[in-house]
Order: sequence, then structure tokens, then C-alpha cells
Amino acid sequence: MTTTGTRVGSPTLDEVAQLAGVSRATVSRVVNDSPRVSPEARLAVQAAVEALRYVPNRMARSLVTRRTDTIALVLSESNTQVFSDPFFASIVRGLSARLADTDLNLVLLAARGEREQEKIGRYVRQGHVDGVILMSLHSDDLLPDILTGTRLPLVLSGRPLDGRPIAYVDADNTGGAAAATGLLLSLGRRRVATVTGPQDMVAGLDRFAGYRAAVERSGRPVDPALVAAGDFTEAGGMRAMTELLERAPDLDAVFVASDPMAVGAVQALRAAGRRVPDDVAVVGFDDAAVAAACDPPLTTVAQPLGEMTTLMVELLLDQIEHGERSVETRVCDTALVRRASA
Amino acid sequence: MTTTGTRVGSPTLDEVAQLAGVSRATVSRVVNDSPRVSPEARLAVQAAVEALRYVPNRMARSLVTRRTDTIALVLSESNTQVFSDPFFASIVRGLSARLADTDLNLVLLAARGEREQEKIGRYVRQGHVDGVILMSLHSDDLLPDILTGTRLPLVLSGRPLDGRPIAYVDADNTGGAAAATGLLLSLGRRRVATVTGPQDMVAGLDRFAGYRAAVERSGRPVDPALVAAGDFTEAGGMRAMTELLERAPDLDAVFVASDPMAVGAVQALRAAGRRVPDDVAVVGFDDAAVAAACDPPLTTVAQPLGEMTTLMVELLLDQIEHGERSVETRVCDTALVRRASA
DNA sequence: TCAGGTCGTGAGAGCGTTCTCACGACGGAC
DNA sequence: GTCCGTCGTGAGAACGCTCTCACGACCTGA
Repeated sequence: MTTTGTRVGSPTLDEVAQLAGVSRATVSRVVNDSPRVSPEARLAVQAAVEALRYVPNRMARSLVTRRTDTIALVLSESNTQVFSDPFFASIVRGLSARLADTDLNLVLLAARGEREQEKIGRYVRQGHVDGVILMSLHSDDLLPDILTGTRLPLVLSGRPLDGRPIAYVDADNTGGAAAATGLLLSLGRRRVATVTGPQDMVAGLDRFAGYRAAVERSGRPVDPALVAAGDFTEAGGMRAMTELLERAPDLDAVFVASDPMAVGAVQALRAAGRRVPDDVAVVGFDDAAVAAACDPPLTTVAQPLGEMTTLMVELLLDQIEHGERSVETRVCDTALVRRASA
Repeated sequence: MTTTGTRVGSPTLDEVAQLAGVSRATVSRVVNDSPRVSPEARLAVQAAVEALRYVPNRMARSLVTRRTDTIALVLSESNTQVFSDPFFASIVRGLSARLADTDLNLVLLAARGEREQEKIGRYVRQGHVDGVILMSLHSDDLLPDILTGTRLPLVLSGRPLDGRPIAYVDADNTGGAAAATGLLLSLGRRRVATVTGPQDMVAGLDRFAGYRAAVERSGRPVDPALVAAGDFTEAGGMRAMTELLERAPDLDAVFVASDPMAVGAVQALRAAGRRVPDDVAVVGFDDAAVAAACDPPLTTVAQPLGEMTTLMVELLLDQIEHGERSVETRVCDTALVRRASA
């Protein structure tokens, strides 16, 4: 281990300038790829930067540019489940892939509980980020309020529950659920049940609404005995399915509002001796990896995740560019993915 | 929607000072809870802060204090799995709970692939954070190199694969695995198999080492037919177990290196008509939520996650405090949790 | 009464950048 | 040869904050 002299702390623009024999301004120009620099000066500066292992201080830079080149993905979850949700993982992956080409950084902020949510609110208001993509899951969430209270560019992942005017990107959950349920009905199934998501989340609400719409469209009323609430987890799906089988042993199909839950439901069905799809047809939602791997491979509803993350970034960058909020919204079409379970 | 006049941008210290009729210095003192402020001045400032909805600009503050009050949890994963790993979720939860009492912020940085890892390296070197907790999973990971190249306080979650001198906190994976395997042997099982984790991760390596040690201590050699590699996922566990059953149909116990894998293994066993624990005893690792919920409830090895996250924070804050790296390490004891599967 | 504290306060110098200007050098057009 | 435009450059003022220092006002004890 050798250290370069007695210096402590990082080298500054000034030191680079001195070493290169130019002014601070010229170094700054080189560092920021300004064209108006002579080749000789550029070379000298680059050498000095290299020699000193100079890295610009972002704080100082941000102070004057009022840009941090960082955006935050905020997830306000009360429980831990969120991380294990494949949908969430896909969003993170998609966002970070979209941003890889740009010089924007992505940071994740997760909060459970009021204190942590307020802390996150403070963090973004203090100017750490240029914009926020918010995955707000539950209706009792403080973050939408906290964040709309700022003038910070903001895009929601998922329609806001209370319909307030904010930019958002969402999948057509209602349409997708209706299509899934419609498929089951068109297959001749008479007693189509559903395992819903939590009814304090938009995705849970909308997917249930889609189910209801499809059932009613077929001329039947929705039988409460055919509806059980899940929590988007595999265990929850298993529980709900077991419950359904007790309440309505004659059910012959089920639309499950998420793939992890559908996996649990299939297990419950199997444990109860029902064959899938022969006795009970199953359709899930999300087209998670687990859907294809499952036995039998799950028929499900796919969301265009790539398109959705791209749109989120696009909407957010637009706001950042123009320096003001927009209320543009995008709803993406879903697609039925036919496999073996229905 | 009403806006407060024609102002654009956030209010500054100066404006607060002007409104409160004091100097910038006094406002700063109030904002930072310095005791040497008269009650009247304090009140006036607080009112002004309230009125203007003043929030200090962190960039400006950091520029002078050289502190960001933010630490990063960096995870360099190549695959998406990480998020769904309950261990990871627990670490995040633990860290953010530990930091909730402090005024430190926690940001998550996730990187897949070389480009993104370098981007993260740049991010932390630019001075965005005061320290880093690194969950480096695989041996081909660039981040440990990138980060040790800086003078930034750094604590690893998990022993570094190459034994380099860095501060880290880890569970006694080897000891835990040996205890688990020992339990199976002490139960009179003769053919104890194992489903390992990836052998390019420390946890995978160490848990396999523990298995080997326990088997050898019992006076037997390790039978390669009794070893199958998993990837810490449920699907991987199922695959590996199926493979083991083909290779060694006479096995009567299995130590599975993670709970999600153990769940998969149990399913594979059941599919093959083996009863757990009568025909095959199973022990997992991690004491994830899924272990208790599983059927039968899984005997497993618990890591003291709370203690571990506390130690990580402690070690990191210590380095930040003293302004220099340390190479202190902490290895935490694991505990066997006896349930029904063995 | 005066020396020596303490206490609250404000002026002002930084922190490491960017960015606006102004300035000299040089080139081409007349 | 003069004039204008471009081009590379550097000086210096921000950006919003903290922190040192000095300065009065007040209190205490001799």
C-alpha cells in the first residue's frame, strides 16, 4: 500500500489546474467535454487528472448546476413482501437498464412505517435527487402526500388510488383481468372464482374489477362465495384457495390476481385432489418467471414491463427537463399468455 | 393549489434570516440545534422556517461539512434472484431499522453487469455517501476491487472470498452447517446428502465446508453422489433434490444450504413419494419466514440477523467517525432451530 | 469600581464547482 | 492595413451552507 504523498481528501480542480499549468476553468471544460479547448490543453489536463486520480466533487457541482443526476425509486411498503415480488424486481432491473446508457444514477429508497417514510421525504426534499419514481402500494401510504407536497418531478408506478392528478404509468390491470376471466368463461367454465390481491392496492382493486366486469358481462352476478382475498404471496394464494374450496367446492376455474399466488393456489388445489386444468382451470397475472417454471405451466397475463419502465423514465426525464410536474399518464396493454393451466 | 408568490427554487438560509431579522449564522445555529441561541431568536427563526417551508440544501451543507449523512447498501448481483432472497430482505430491514433512530439515510444501489457496477463505483467515489456496506455475492465481482480502491469507509456483509483485509460481518456459516449436519448424523442417519449453494459465493462455500467437516468428523468420507449444487432458489433446490434422488436413492437425510432451496427439496421429496422426516430428514439454513410456514415446519439454522446488522452499522460508523478504514471482523454464532423436518 | 468571564450575535471567509465575461491572438474579407 | 469574427483562455462571481472569530452586553467576584 503506497499513498501519494501526505495529501488527505480528494484532489480538487485547482490542483489539477496547477499541475496541468492551466486555469480551473479550462480543467472544468475538459472534464465536461466542452469543445472549446485546444488539443494541447486537453491532453495536459487529462494527464493531470489521471495522475491525481481526480474525481469531481458532486456536491460542489450540484450546488451550482442544481442537478444531481440521480433519480430515486421509492418504495413505500409496510411489509417485507415487496422485495420478493417478481414484479418489483423486474421494475428495478428495467429502470436500471434504461438508465445504464445515460449518466443518471438510480438509488432505491425503501421505507416501512411512518418514521422511515418521513425520512425519505426529507431525503428527497433536501435535494439529493432530481426526480422520483414512486411505487406506492397501499392506501395508507404517506409518501404520495409527502412527495406531491414538493415541486420535485414525480412519476408513479401504478395509478394513484385516490385519482389525484399525478403523472403515472400503469398496466391495464382491469382489462387484463377481464381478459383472463373471459378466457375461463369462454372455455365453458361455469363457476369461475377469483383470488384477489389486497384491496388497498390499485393492482388488487383493478384486477378484481376486471374479474367482476367479465363475470357480469357474461350475464351472471358475482357470487361472493367465489371471491377470496390474497396478499400477492404464494402462501396467501394457498390459503385463499383452500378457503375457496371449502366455500365453493363446485368451482371449476379460478382467476388468481398474481403469479406467486397462483402457484400457491395450484398447490392447494393439488392438495385437495383437484387436477389443473381438468378439474379447475387457473389463470394468473404478471407472467413472472415462476409462471413458466410451474407445473403445469401457468396461463397468465403479461404486462409490458420493458415498455412501462421506459415510459416511466421518459415521463420523469421530461419533467426534469422542463423543470415542472406534468400529469401525463400512460396505461399499457396487457397480453394473455396461454400455457397449460387454462 | 396556491403557490407562495413568484419564487422559484427553495428558500435559502439568507431568506430565512432576513424574515426572522437575524443573521445567517443564527439561523444555521437554530437549524443545527446549537445551544447558544436566545429563546427569542430561536422562536423567530423557527417561525420563519415554518413560514417559508425552509429545507436546508444538503449539497451546500455537505460541501463544507464533508459529510453526507448517507450510507449505501451496495448489492452487486448478477442475477435477479437476490431480491427474492429472504436473507437480503432481512438485512435491508435490519439496517433501515437501525438507522431509523439516527439521522443517517440509507440508499440501496443495485448493479448487474460491469457497466452498472462501474457506475456505482463512480457514484460512491464522487462523494455521495459517507460509507458503504457491500453485499458482494459472487467471486467475479468487480465492486470489492473498485471500492477498496477508494478511501471510503467500507464494511462487507459476508467474508471476502479472497481473504483480503477488509472489515466484515458474517455468520458462522461453517459452524452452522456442521451443526446441522451433525444433528442429522446424531439422529442415526447414515446417508446424509447436501444441496449446496453456489460455489462462487462464500455462504455456499462455507456451508458446504461445514457439511464436509461434520461428515468427516463422523469418520466417513464425503460421497460425491450425495452432493448436488443449488443456486439458493426454491426451483434450484427442487432440481438438485431430484438429481440427488436419482443418484443416491438410498439417502435418508439432507442438509440444504438455504431455506428456499429446502422448500423446493421437500417438494421434490414428496413428489418422489418420500416422507419428511420419516424417510428423509431435512435441515435448511437461514430460518427464513418460509421455514416455519412450510409443511412440515423446517428444522433450520438461524443467523442472528439483528446482531449482524447492528454490528455492520457499528463497524461502519466507527470507520466514519475515525475517518479511516478498519479491518475489524465479526463472526456471529448461529443457532439450530429444531422443528419437524429433522 | 474594575478585571475577567460567559453568552448571544454577526461579519466574513471558505468548501469545490460552474459559468459569464472580457481579453488577447489570430484569421479572412475588404 | 484595418475591421470583424472566432477561438482559446483565465479572472472572478456565484451556489447555499458552516464555522471561526471578534465584538458588545451582561454577570460575577474582588
